[in-house]
Amino acid sequence: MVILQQDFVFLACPMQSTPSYYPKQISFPTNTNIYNKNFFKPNSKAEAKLIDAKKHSESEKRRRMRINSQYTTLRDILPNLIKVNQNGDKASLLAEAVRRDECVLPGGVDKLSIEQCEGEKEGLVKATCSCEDRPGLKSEMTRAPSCVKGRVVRAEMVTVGGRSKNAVWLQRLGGGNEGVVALKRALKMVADRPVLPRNVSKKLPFPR
Amino acid sequence: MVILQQDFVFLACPMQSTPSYYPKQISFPTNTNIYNKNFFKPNSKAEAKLIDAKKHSESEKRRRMRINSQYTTLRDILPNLIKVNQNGDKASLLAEAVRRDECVLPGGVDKLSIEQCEGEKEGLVKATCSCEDRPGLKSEMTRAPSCVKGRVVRAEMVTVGGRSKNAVWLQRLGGGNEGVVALKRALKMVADRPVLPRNVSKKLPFPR
DNA sequence: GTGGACACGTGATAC
DNA sequence: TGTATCACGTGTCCA
Repeated sequence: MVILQQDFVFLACPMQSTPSYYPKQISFPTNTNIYNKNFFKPNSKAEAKLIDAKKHSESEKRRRMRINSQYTTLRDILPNLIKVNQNGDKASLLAEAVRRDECVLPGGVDKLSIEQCEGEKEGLVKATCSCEDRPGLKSEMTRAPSCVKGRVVRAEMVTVGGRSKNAVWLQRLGGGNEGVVALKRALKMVADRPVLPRNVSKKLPFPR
Repeated sequence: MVILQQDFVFLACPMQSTPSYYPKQISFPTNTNIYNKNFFKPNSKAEAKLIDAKKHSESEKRRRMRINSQYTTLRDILPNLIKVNQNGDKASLLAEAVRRDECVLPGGVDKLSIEQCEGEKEGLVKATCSCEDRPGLKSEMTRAPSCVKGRVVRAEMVTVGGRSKNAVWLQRLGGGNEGVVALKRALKMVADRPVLPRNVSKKLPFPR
């Protein structure tokens, strides 16, 4: 992607220069070398200890900066809501990031959940599923409920970094708890289907 | 929503009991009261100081616990990728959470960006836009490019907490940089339209 | 005066 | 080894 034009329209919050994140791989500009004992011989054991302490505290300071620059970024990208509520402290910031992530994005472990949507006259049920992404996953997810009663009225998919979160809404899912169990089984089969590497024969040469 | 059935299928990572987040409102079970000087008179100034220090360090420990329980949750919900790369330290964890959030979810400030998709023969352009959600926003976003050349081949929307992120893909956007500017202006008009409160006449009784 | 939030330097520990 | 990360207790600032 080549960014052609980018516009930032700041509403409530003032313009802030976001400190960029310094990855561990890129060394920070430090004066650590002058403390190197091979380069600068200390006069005594006490002096050596002091130098070590200084090195240590400076490296810890850099670590804190790395972490805090992430908090600053988080403060910038999270919606204003959290700021006006004075919930800008670290724990609340993290909690909000977790809440947003959990709500929409696929998790790292395979999950399957079925929920009853309240306030719906015709009994709307939402089935959510996180798993590895693969071609055709969404249509398989949408077709899976064909083994139970009910009609798919909506389907959503969000894929990030090879992991996929699928949601399917079903109207008039019949059969009570048995219907729920059957739906769950059908979706689980789709989610559990192994992702075969491309250009590899489906007949595996060894047992799984 | 009523959760009917929820299934967790742990693949690579072992079962972990995630410490739940303790919101600040709910007081932690502490023994703080026994340190209350009105309740338990200290014998000396030194003793009072020691009690204060103890109170302080315990409250700081609770704060650390609040923050760290969020990191644990984050470790659980972020995809495995990050774990196998041994990037489980706090800064990397935060960076990954930021990356995922930024990539898909709407931010707290209104944004508008237009990107050229590389490797596309027919000149595909992606326009992204974060703003307040409102009924009909997606269709307005999809219709907005009608004032420029090109065809909308795809549109996506993610809405979380009243904020919306919209993406529209255009094929064969003509007019060079002028086309980009015109597209930007059209989308900005849609994004900037004020959200009127429900059941309020569109004819405002006072000038804006 | 009280509690909450943060930065700091230090000891422990892992690789 | 040195070089990371982390938890801890403390000093300080602010509401």
